[in-house]
Amino acid sequence: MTLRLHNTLSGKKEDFKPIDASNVRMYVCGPTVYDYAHIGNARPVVVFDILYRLLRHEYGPEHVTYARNITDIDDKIMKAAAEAGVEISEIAGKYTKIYQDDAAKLNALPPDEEPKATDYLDQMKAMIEKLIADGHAYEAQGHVLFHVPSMKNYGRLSNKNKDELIAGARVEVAPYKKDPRDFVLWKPSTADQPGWDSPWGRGRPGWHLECSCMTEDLAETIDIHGGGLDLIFPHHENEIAQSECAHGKPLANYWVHNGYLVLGGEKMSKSLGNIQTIHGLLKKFPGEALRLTLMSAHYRQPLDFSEEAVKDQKRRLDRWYRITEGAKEGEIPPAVLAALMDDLNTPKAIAALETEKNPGAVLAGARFLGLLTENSDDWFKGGVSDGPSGEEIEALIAERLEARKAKDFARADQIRKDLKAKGIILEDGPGGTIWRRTD
RNA sequence: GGCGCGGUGGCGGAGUGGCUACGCAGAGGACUGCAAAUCCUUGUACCCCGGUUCAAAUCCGGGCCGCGCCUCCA
Repeated sequence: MTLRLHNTLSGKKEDFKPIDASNVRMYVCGPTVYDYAHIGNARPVVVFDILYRLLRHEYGPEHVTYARNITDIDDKIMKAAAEAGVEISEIAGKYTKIYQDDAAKLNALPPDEEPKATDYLDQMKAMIEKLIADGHAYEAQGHVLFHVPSMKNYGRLSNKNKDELIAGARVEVAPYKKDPRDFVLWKPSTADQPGWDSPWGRGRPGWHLECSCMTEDLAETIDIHGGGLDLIFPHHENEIAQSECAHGKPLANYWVHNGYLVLGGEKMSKSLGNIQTIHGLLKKFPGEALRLTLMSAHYRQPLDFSEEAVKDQKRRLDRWYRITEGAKEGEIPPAVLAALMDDLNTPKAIAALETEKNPGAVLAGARFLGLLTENSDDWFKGGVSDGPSGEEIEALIAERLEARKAKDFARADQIRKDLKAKGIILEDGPGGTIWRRTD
């Protein structure tokens, strides 16, 4: 079976052919660490984790390298640091840790590499020098700018031509730009701003440059470059410009972009203010329920997010945990793999799991998707919020059992009702009464 | 204005020419002291108008509507 992936470059689904099957390389744009990430930011974490798992399955875990960067120098981080009166490294360190912890709770495997932009200043400066030497960049008023007209193919990822870009420009064009589309590779820092010495004065790198340099560690041409739809332009377009002009070869063969997470039809974004953080949601829902919710729509489609949707997926997981209780992990259902191999069709994979009758196969398929990783007792009795302890609950169950034996059903039902109000469900079965938490 | 997505049953959400997607919710039934859980049965659909075809949710043309990008963004 061949993996099929939708490639933004061609706009089509294509057969995936790695450059070197013994070393498949994928790079995904990670977070700028200046604040809590929102649940929309978690979508690529889960989507590319699925792709990573699939590649490891197909090519062998030791033959896949997955890098996801951390942007730890940026004006937003500088702003947050200035407001808090601390160094940018403190802000970046704090939110990097939170991001990694949250990703782990979503059962995303850690990437093989998590390069930080600030570790790449030498490579960035070297790339700028190369671009200047080759006539692709120029220095102006302490800035170094990439000269877009120096690249004949510019705009082919986002399908934008020169006139459209200029006509649509919604920001004021800096007077030192030779062309309105030119973008910053290096910008000057004032004395009180973080900066690094360079041939163009003390300053800091432009946003796009870091990814062009961090991908160099994988290869000049990598297999897959991923990220959110909103990175296609300008970020990925400009990464392509920098890398391809510096190396004279394609940056990536397959460009994979996930669609937006939306709330009531509108994109979730910090600028719209309609965000819910991953961190906050993890206090209300298990990570697996959030993960499954993020997998419930195809990755290129808009995903309509709501807490109700998460609750639905939580109930689905409850059901799966019941079905697979005590089951031995078997073979991954072929229909699950087939769905994923066809451009990561996770909703179809979930449906395949629903129709699978063999509990061991369900368990294997779900675990392949990063689900059902707990034992079912922990899942049902763990919960995410506070409530009565297990001992208290067991004591009440014992009391209720006595009441039931005495046919005092009013008392028995009252105990069950009280526990339900505290988020505990009691179920009477042939083997006695079992309990679980609803969250 | 340019470019790009999308409109599927009450809801979520797959499906790219003929075959029940799937799940939730609803209805009926089994089980149960009552519940819960589970099992069985079951109804409801392809935005509009043309066209191609033996056959269209699916392909083509034209509308309408929603969303996104056009230098902060996952």
